[in-house]
Amino acid sequence: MEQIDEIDLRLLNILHDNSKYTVKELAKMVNLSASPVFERIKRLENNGYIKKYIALLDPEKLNRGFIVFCNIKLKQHDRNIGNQFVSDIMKIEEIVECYNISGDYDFLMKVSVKDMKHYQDFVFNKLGSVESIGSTQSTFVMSEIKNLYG
Amino acid sequence: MEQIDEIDLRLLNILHDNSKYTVKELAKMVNLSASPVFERIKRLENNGYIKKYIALLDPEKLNRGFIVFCNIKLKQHDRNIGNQFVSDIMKIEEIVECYNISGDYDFLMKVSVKDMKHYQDFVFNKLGSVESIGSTQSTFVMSEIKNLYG
DNA sequence: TTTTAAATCAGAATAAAATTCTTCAAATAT
DNA sequence: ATATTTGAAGAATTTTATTCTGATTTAAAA
Repeated sequence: MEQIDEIDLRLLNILHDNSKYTVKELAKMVNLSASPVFERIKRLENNGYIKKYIALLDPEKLNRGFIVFCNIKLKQHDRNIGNQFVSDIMKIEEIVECYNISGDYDFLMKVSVKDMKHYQDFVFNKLGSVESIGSTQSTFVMSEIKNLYG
Repeated sequence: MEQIDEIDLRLLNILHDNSKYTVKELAKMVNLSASPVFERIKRLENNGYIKKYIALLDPEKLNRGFIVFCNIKLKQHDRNIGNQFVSDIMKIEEIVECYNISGDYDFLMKVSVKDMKHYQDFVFNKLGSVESIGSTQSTFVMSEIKNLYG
């Protein structure tokens, strides 16, 4: 198993928050020169510690500032229904996250829409056409307090 | 209000999924030369459509592969208690997201830990020392189906 | 329809960053 | 104590980002 030291961890934490630093800047932060920092990052990428680099967009600017957590119960609990559900929700762009969960419901989805009107449309027209869904329960986000990916 | 056209939107969607493309590569994808693509991206950054660039890490590799959604009720609903709660949870690293929500509970938190043992420790020692919390309810993630940020 | 002005683009030129390579020093094993 | 391995620094090179100039298109005005 590949090892990871204190400096690697510091680089990961820095890049997790801002991946636009140059290797020169990063080198200064961890008191090394550019080449070992470059090699460390490549190693962290190749060993899977860093999965990818992405741009974070502003949901408000893109008309997606209204967040709802939507709990889902399936009609039945067989494999076909489950697979069909997964296949269907993958195609719906308003659903930005989905988890198979313990408890009263089967799935928890994070839904990102423009406003309540858009959410209503989403529930009627998008979820409404997913046959496998038995029932839903919506929890509305009033404000975002903390988000390490936001 | 600044405008945004079809090409801008395509660039945003591409960068949201992978911010490591060179402007040359992006230019090819949207059928333009490098300079206008470069200028478009700078404009999107300056106008706030792109908030920041980050590296996505592998939770499993970093001992954070066990995800729990934790619902919270406050003891009382006054401003001081609320502010104290927010201030406390900001410092707890296992809490990666937190939302003020509608419904039976006041807050919904996404918690990222190594395993059930770690979660138990988190509930006892971390949440246990947050005075403002009245009650909690945990929903465990069995598998992640979809995550545009993962 | 013609003219003017404002945007937007392509392509070259430049600056900055990433990446590679060589050498050296420290740590570890023999 | 010596050989071997590992990791680092700094220079050299390659690639990319960034700037600049001139041409073309678009939209508005005449």
